[in-house]
Amino acid sequence: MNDRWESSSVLLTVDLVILTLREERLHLLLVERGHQPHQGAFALPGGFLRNRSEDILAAAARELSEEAGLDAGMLHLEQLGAYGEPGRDPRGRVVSVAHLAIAPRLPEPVAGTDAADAYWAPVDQVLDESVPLAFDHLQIVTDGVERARAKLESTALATAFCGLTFTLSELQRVYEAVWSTSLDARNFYRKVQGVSGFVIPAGPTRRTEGGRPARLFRAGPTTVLYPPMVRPSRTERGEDQ
Amino acid sequence: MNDRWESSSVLLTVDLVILTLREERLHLLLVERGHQPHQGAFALPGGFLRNRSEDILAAAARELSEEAGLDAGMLHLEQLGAYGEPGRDPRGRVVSVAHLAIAPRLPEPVAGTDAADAYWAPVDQVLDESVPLAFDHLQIVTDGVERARAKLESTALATAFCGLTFTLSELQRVYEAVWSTSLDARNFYRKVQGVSGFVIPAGPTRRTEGGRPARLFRAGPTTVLYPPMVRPSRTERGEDQ
DNA sequence: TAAATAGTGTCTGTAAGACACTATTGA
DNA sequence: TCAATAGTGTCTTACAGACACTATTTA
Repeated sequence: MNDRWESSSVLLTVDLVILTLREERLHLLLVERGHQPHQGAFALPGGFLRNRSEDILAAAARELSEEAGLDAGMLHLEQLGAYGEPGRDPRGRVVSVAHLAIAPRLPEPVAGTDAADAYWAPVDQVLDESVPLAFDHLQIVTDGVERARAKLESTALATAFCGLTFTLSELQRVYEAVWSTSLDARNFYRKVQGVSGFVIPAGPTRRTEGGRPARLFRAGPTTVLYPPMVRPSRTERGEDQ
Repeated sequence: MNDRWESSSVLLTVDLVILTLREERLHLLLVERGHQPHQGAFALPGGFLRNRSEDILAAAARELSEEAGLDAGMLHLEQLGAYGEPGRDPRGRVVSVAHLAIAPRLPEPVAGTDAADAYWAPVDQVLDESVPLAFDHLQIVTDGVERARAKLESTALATAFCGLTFTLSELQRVYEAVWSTSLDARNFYRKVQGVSGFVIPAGPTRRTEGGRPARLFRAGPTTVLYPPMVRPSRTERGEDQ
């Protein structure tokens, strides 16, 4: 019986897919690895559980703070899943619990602790493999981005990319960047307003930018959108296999 | 540095939420635990990783076969997520990767290996806690059922509950059981037919049952439904907080 | 004034839900 | 024949997408 105890023990890490918007494009925080294996390669921020009683989500929040200087608790953080293919890490049997974090525009590049360097990479360039990642992190990023895209449809997650107050065009640019589509501003406007509790006016205030000043809004109490904001691209009938 | 290696090592298990339909209601496979902890209590089938090189999904498939006598590979099996709260298992730091499995009607109760007994429990009675579960398995079941409900909307998963061929009323009863709602048969009929590639006629055959014989269908090539089959209950505007 | 962005209204097609009606079996 | 289940048609309402139009700012 004790064999089984020994044989089923694995090393546990947390990895983070931290998404934000920079210059209207979706970006992802990557670190340049300071140690072996994959030294010098880019990877997701993350690390081993600190001790045997550390909660997994808490460990993710800790790494978020250590490696990205971000205060969890203020931003969206959720589990993506476990990635534990036997060969994924040459150090042994390492199972990683990946998490998705969404942050509004950030102060700037953040120096990691045991990372050589950290920078914001455009998600496109990661997904098309022009920025190669260590381990199975490309798969994790793919899953994380898809999760974010899907959650934008049915939840108010998009407001997590914005500051405390925002204009509806800013919110629209969030949807456009994450989905990488373009939307009709007028239909978007009408639709967002039609979802009760999604956004609420934040004062009669306004803000200049070139044309007519836009009304400001802040996130409303609703977390589940009804009706949902559906992605386009579904236009063609979905077929496969 | 080696402290960290030691301190981040955990025991890994897989747990299974195995759903099927019995007497038009959604059922879940539970085992009566044969050992401590929680001896005698009901729990999800599952167990420790067999060895350090066993793949997690493969371990889930193995447990599916060992504890339920089901051949994975024939049925739907996907990861739900990792459950690893520090206090969840008195034996130490145990992290479980939960999986969802969907099976058509099964031969009958299945005797487990290291389980005292196994039986099909109505999901309602588990969710309302009239059948209490060991560990954090209620949470896992809740997540698994919600995942199944959501997947019925956007994928052809419902056909996995049916046999090779089925009538549209049978398919409707799947939706009604999993969603625990009732649907208008006529609208359901029209809608399913409108999703291209969801179901395809299986011969001009028919099958008796009391009234007019129904046409038989089998699962089509489509895995992603367009348009999706949306759940009712969303009728009221979704608010919270 | 023109250029630019914000915001409103209107039309059209598609799909959801309600429900009347016809069809085909067994008893 | 009646009861029961299968399958079709039709109406109303809601919403997505296209797009004309008005409003309010800076240059």
